[in-house]
Amino acid sequence: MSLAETINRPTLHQELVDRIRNLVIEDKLKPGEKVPEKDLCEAFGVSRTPLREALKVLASEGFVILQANRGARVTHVTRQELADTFPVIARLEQLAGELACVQLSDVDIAQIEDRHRAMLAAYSANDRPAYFQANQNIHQALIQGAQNKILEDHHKLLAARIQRARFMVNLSNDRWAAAISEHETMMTHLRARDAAQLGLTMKAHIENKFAAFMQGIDAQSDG
Amino acid sequence: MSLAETINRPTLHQELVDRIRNLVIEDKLKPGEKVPEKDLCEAFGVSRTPLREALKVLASEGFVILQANRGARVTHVTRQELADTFPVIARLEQLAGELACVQLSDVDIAQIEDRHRAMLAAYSANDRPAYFQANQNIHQALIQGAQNKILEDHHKLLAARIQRARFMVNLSNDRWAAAISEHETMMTHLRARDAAQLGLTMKAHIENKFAAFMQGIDAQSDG
DNA sequence: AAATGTAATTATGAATTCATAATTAAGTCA
DNA sequence: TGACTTAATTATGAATTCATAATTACATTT
Repeated sequence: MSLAETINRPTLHQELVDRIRNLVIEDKLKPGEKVPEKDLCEAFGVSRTPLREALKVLASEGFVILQANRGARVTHVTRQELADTFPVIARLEQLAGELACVQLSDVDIAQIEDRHRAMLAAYSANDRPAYFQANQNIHQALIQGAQNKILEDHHKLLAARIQRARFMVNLSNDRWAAAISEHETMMTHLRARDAAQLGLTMKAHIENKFAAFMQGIDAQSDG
Repeated sequence: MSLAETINRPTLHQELVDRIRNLVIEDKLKPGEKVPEKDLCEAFGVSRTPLREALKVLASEGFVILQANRGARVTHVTRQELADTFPVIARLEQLAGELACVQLSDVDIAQIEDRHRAMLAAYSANDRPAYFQANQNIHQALIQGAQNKILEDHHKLLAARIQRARFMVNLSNDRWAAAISEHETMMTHLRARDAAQLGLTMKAHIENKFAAFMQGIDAQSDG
């Protein structure tokens, strides 16, 4: 352990990137919506310079789209984008699972067991918010457990983009039960440190989530 | 064919992002080097505003690192970053191979055959620049053939970062021969439209490239 | 001469200003 | 009334300006 953490006082634009990205993820800024610089400047109490810097970064991350002389718009989460994103996330999680099996300490795995139990408790209590949180904790722990910064960064970005669609569909009871079952299998492989199997299970888990997701969207547009 | 290309007058910052990124990839801007805004402004004949916007984007892409009040430095391509990046690229190419097998038309495949033959010719002629170009063309065609924008974007970014290390090592004759052989296998699977096998071969191809790469680095630091 | 403290210089973060492209509003004519 | 012009307004891209942090140059002390 080093003597001190490096001092990290974020600049305005860094802060703005995070804050505006959160507004998009939390659906406070709606897809397709124009994002007038003036309004955001007033909302955040900053000038246009750092705000525009932030918008450039958010555009490169895919949360807004910039049109020359016509400002920024929040991007839509299209069906196609979801269809493209899920397979990529699935492969990233597969890799993460394989690496985590090798990299995680027994203590780390025990902590994930705790989170897994918390997730089961949320399921039993039919507490969806708690379930989503616990579920996210577990996936995040496995991703971080892979100890691969590139993998983590790219996964984080894609996960944030997917997360924007969470308002579109709600988890069916069947899919919820299946997800719980898949997580049980994941834990079994993690305990056994079976890298290949954990990877395959995580990949399938995301692919199944995707299938349910698309069904949900279809059902929504039908109804 | 449409009557005209859409007018694409990129904003200064977009142009700058591409230009400066290329400077970094082409090693014109060296790792660790400070990038004084003033110098770049003069070099490109623009003011600091669009230049700084570009630096923010390049920082989010990992080509420079920004320290508050201390400007931008070109990032180093560390051993660890390479070790993290290759496995991710390998999985992305695996996915691309699987998708391309399904998505590509017979005509597309015939074009890739052409590029493959060009690559073989370059190998026979011992023409390394031509080989690298042909090789890159093939991989790019397969990635684009997957018709997955997310996959393509993320692959492009990672490939650019890897490319920065190409100056560090040179291809051994053994590895070159092996790479040619792996490409032959890839073409066999592509012709047969065997998605799973093409994916696995492409994944292994990148992993082997990585292993040779690391050996090359080791040899370099030994010598 | 080396180390420390201080002033001058430079570079950066952010606000402001300016020029121009888009958009909106108003006006004109059929 | 409704389509088409044209003027006014607004928003954006980029340059400039300003305040301050960081660096450098210099002086002082031992």
